[in-house]
Amino acid sequence: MKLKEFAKQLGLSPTTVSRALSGYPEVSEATRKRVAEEAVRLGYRPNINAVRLVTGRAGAIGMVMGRSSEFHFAEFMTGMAERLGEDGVDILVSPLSDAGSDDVITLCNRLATSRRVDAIIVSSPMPDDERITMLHGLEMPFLVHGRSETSVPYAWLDIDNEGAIRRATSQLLDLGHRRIAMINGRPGLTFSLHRDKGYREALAERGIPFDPRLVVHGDFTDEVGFRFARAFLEQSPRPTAFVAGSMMTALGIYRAARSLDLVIGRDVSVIAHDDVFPYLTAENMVPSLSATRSSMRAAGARSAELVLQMLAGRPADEIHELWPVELILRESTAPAPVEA
Amino acid sequence: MKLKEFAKQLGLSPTTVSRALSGYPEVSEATRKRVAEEAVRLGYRPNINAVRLVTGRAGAIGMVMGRSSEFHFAEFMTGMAERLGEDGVDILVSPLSDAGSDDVITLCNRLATSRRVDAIIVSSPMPDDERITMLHGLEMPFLVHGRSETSVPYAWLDIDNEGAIRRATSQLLDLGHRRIAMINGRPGLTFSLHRDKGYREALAERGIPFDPRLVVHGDFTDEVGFRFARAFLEQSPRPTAFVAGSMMTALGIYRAARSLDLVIGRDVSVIAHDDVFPYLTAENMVPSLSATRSSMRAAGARSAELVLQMLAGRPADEIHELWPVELILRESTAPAPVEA
DNA sequence: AAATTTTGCCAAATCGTTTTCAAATTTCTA
DNA sequence: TAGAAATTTGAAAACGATTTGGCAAAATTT
Repeated sequence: MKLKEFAKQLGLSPTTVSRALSGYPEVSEATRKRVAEEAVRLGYRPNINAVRLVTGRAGAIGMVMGRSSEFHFAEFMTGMAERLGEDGVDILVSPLSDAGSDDVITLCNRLATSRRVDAIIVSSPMPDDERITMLHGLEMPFLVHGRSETSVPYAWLDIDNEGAIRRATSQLLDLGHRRIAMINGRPGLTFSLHRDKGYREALAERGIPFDPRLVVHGDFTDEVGFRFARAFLEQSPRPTAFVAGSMMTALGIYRAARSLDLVIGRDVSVIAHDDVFPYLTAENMVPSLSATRSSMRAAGARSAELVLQMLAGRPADEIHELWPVELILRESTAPAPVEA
Repeated sequence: MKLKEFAKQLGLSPTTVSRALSGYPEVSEATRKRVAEEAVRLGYRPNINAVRLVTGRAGAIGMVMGRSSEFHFAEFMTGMAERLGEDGVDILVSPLSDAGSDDVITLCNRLATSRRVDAIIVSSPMPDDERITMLHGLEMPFLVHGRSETSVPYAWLDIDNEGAIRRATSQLLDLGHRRIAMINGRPGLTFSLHRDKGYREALAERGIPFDPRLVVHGDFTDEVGFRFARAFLEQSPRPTAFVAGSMMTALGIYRAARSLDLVIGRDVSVIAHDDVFPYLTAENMVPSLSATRSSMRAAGARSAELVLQMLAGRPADEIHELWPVELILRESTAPAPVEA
């Protein structure tokens, strides 16, 4: 069913039908209603590719899914969908396969220049992220989930990683912990750096010297959590507390502690960052896990909203949202054990 | 840069350029090479929306991401990308938001009728899945990841859930376990039913009566695993072994056992199904987790390949792949403890 | 009642390709 | 060397919508 045919059945011109459907003001309310009803009844829907060609809009927002972020990815995407679904905007995913020879930059560039998307969401940026300068140069609207330090202006939404980890670390210091290990995210990423910073600030506030050997970096996997935690806990003196970059990391730490017959919440305290997954909750862990908490899904929904605003003309350089992060204390944090 | 302009610069007609780029045979090798080189040099790339309009192809494969499957979703999608990336085919994700009022069927229908995708991958089907009859009726090519019992012919790729769980259960029976609990996936889904069946078959093979109270269903979350396992383990006599539907479920079971001071691999045996995630591996758990194992990512890659074949004309009803599942025994399985 | 504005509708141009059909050129055969 | 066959090329017609500019008719103002 094409527009022409549909219009003829209604006894109207294609113009009027198109306008009625797209909500232009030049058409009477009565006609609009009739057109809308008949469209449903006769099953007419505009050919999306024709619409895209003529309007130049792709009706989709793109993301490059890097390796090692897939885990958070689905959750963020679900959030996006909550907002985009209403407007019929698609999510186009360009996942980085480790089979192919492409890197994130190439993939991102291809996505941006392919006219398949109206905007791109950049995730897990680095301080000097090439994607940002590139997309800026291409004049492709984009929003960064996270932050960067590139000189070009750009829209971003980020959580206060620095503040979150500062508070988490302070909390542990308040409880008397002095050797606090941090198992942070991948090195070089902005959020990892911010977390490093928050950690150091908390120490500095009390004049406690910073020991770089206590801070390590790696993927957010249980394996990384386990290996590092295990190595830490076998040292003497061992750390009495951990700051963990993710729920998976925390799982690994729990595991490591257990494997050495140490009790979380007594021998070792843990605070992890929780992105709020429906299938793995900090509260349910045993003992329940203290966490800095910020919903990945909410961030996805808001990011989508902001992108739509940009597409509607809002200037990118006025879009900067820094979300506060909750700190929720549970059983995994306890006063530092008295020195043996 | 448009085709017309680009062609003029080359001193050729748009026709010839289009043909050269699309690999039609009517154009000389010399011309083709020159066109290809100049296209790169001058940065010409066909407007994808125009191409789509005129060819009627969307250049994308769609998926509806349901709730509670997001966890496996990213992994499957990464697999798809490994295959689709080569051909420049997009992945369009239509995630089900629990904010909106739409259900999976509606979303799937909208995706199918929107002309935004050339084919759809249906995941987590039920025996009488409406999506299948609907897509069949719409003549939209689709591949089911899993199986159904609808009467219409359809392409599918599935793993041998029944056989996997039969073997896992048999293995536990061989070790002397007699009260084996199964924490299966969501009720009503085909794969859950197949697993139920495998479980019952293993019992039947040895003439052991089936106790329906030992089989429960729920989402693949640590919480569900924990709650059910905890309830089971508080019974008397308690089960000595568990068959778990997912890695998350297994985490919950481990947690429940620990909370009751029971030791996995001694007091309680566990075999879980492992979809092979990079961030949570059965081998790394403590004790290491015995598992039936099948790569979600490989399934994604193969599914993409099969969909491309369908799009190239291969009939759907000859595409049926049943993948065998490995059973890997690790520390979490041990002989049944002697009765107290 | 005439002049003006508003409303509701339409014809035709446009978006940037692919593809059909026919013509032009080159190569081969007798 | 002429004519047929094979190879290249090009002009123009789709593809299916949106949107510009314009024209009646209706509503409002003078």
